[in-house]
Amino acid sequence: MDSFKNNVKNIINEVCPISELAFEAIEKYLEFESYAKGADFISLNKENDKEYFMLKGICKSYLINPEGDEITISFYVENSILSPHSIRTSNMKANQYFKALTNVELASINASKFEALMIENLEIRNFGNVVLQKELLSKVDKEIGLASLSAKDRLLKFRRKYKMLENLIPHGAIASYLGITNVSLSRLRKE
Amino acid sequence: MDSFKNNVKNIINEVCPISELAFEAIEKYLEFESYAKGADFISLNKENDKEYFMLKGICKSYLINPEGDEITISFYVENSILSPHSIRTSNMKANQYFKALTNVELASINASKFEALMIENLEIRNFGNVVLQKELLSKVDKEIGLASLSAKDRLLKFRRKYKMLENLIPHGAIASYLGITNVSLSRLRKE
DNA sequence: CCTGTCCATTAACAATTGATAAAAAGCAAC
DNA sequence: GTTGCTTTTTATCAATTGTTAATGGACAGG
Repeated sequence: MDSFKNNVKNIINEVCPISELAFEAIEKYLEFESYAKGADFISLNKENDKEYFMLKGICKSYLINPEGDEITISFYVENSILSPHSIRTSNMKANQYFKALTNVELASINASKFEALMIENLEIRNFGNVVLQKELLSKVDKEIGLASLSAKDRLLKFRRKYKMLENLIPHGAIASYLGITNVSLSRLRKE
Repeated sequence: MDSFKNNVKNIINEVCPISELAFEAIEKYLEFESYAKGADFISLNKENDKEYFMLKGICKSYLINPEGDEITISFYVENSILSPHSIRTSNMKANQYFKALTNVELASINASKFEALMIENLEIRNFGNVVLQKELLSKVDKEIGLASLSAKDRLLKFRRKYKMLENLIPHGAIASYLGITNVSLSRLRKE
């Protein structure tokens, strides 16, 4: 069996264990993809019909504000699941960008196919809903941080959530995630 | 027919039109609820198994930060749909509070029942997914604002999104939504 | 009417964060 | 290594936002 599929199984079971049978229903539709550092593998207003598992590397989701700056929404690291298709897609088009911050390896599955599997299989439906909830909770958690913590406390929180990430990716991406300038980030780091 | 059910039909069709037949499947499970100003009708870590339509009044979703302050996550106004059950519930328990900021009237439907309707009926499934996406887009939009706009611009954005709300609810709830103190909000308002 | 409470405003000062520019450090291509 | 390019740090000053405390208004209950 392709070893990346085994990787996907581990990722799924880490989030919400499913039976071997349920996994087999998913497995046969999995495909492998890889992108070079710097590539936007999902782009705003472009069609995209996949769910993704992060096998290797780091990526960010982001949007561009009126001033033209890339504002990081979230980071995704090795052995995790990308934001579900349903919430990053409106009218068949992506509502945000996803950029590879290092070389990345992904497993993908057609989103319509996965939706069908969710409908016909209770375990897969539960798994999908857990992913959705985790993504949402993470958003609410970040929102609360942005609304009620100082920049320094947000940085500390970022370090707890994404251990090791601070030295692997451009600080500009972290600064916009924290809602500060990269100069301010550098100042906070010195402490 | 109970007139509040007609209200619900209008709210649904405003978001994502469905057929008369699909609405009838929902209609028979609708119930009416009302709460007095100040009531928490959903509480953190308490069980809740309903989807809600806002018929009358204003409410906020919020969390309490370590300092004990209520941090507003979002506002919900008349003729809109509350954040879907699946994203405000983890392990059967609510992951945030919802408080009535005025007297409110709601229509509710059992969430498991609604999930079943989503599975068996394509129109209802589409409707449910549109609600989910709208909620998410609204969150991303707010996140971008918190991360990249000044407090003044966030206030302007709030005014555009929630016309008229500024004079109807306590400013403390608005300030924490904007991520500033109520003193700062008062200062910005003077301009 | 008076009282107490809650909420919004104002003021003065402190702390945080931003803007700009210059210097230093990394890093890839040659 | 050297050259360019980008990223990070540092410094200075300005602007924004927070903190604390005092003031005044709105309003319900007596």
